[in-house]
Amino acid sequence: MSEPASESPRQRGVTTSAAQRPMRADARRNAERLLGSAHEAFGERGVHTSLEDVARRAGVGIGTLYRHFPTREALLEALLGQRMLDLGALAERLLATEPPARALAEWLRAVVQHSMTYHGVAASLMVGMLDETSELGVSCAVMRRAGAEVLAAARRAGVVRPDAEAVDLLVLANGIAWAAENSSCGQPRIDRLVSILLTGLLVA
Amino acid sequence: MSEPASESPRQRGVTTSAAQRPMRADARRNAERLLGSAHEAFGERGVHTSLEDVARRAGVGIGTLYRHFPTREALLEALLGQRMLDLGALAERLLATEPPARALAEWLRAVVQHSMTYHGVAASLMVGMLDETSELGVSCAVMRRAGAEVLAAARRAGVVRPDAEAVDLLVLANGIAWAAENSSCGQPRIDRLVSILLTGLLVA
DNA sequence: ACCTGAACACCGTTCAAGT
DNA sequence: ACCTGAACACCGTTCAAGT
Repeated sequence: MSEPASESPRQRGVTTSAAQRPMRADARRNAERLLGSAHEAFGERGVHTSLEDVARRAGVGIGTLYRHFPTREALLEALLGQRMLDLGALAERLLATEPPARALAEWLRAVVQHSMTYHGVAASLMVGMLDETSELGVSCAVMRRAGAEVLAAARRAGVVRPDAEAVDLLVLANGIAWAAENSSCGQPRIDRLVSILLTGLLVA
Repeated sequence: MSEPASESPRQRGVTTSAAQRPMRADARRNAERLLGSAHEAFGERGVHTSLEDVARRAGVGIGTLYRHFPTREALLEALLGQRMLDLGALAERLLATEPPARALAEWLRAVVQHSMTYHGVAASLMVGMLDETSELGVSCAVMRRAGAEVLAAARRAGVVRPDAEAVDLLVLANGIAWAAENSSCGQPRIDRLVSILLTGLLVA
């Protein structure tokens, strides 16, 4: 029961890297329309919706979709990349303004919300967190690094159990988000699960 | 990276309920061979392996598989039902012999292991835990009841945070099992995740 | 250089014909 | 009563032909 993601995707845009020659205007427009359609379709029907559906919404042939995004994960990466950078920036901001325990709590909540962006996305993110060589693994590196910093600050302050690793945080946050995706798991339960997780991480 | 489940399935067997007339001998044999093949195939290739593969291993036509098990979940239910009853019995035994906090810890560990029986099964169990009307929901009722008893004992002893619900335990255990299914999540990490979960549940 | 969509492959599911 | 497997449907993916 995911809510359709209603806000604009805030995608990184389809840029022309300096190393290669500029993209043809129609090609760039197609790529951008595909990202918009994918955001819409994933929001309404989850990340496993038919790619044919995404291409149709964008008004392009299925081959064009494959040309720009050779896999479903590549499409996801383009959609989630900027959000993950945002989560990295959020970590910096929290560490600068909040006590470490509170920064950890707030950041974890944001990670759980992020993993609920589209129905079904938690599974892809889980793979990305655990396997650095996976397609989303590259973008997830930002999250792993941010998690490590948040955790390190908490450890320096002595407020977190010393054996916890950054990946543990991300794995548990994704597990909660994934549970929330599955049917009748309402916001109160999500909040309680995050609270249990935090209690388990923080030392009294 | 699931290990093929090597032990025998300990399935409930294909019984003839008293209400209906006896199953024809060949039909019963086919159902039993299908369960064996499914256990083998799910163990080797995960619960999303082709059902055609399962039928082929059993030496029957695909239609026979569908006749006995109209859905993949029905097949799973037949394979997991007895194990879930076992987990209910384990809860009783632990409550009779261990202090409540230890019973909770041991039972949760067993639940995590159970949700790792086949690669991909944690997702089906998660749905079953959260949605009582789902196909696995019926079998999962045993788990919900057992979890509630273990939790109630811990609450009476005042060793657990009072807002935790039985489904929370099961959801978090499934989340950990699901994380473990996904690539490089080794046993040390699983143990640590369960430990974090337990620390979060138990009050000092 | 890029786009298109027909063609192929694969798998889930049903059902008419057979025993 | 049960079994079989051909047939249909659906979707992912590729690639030859077109602009």
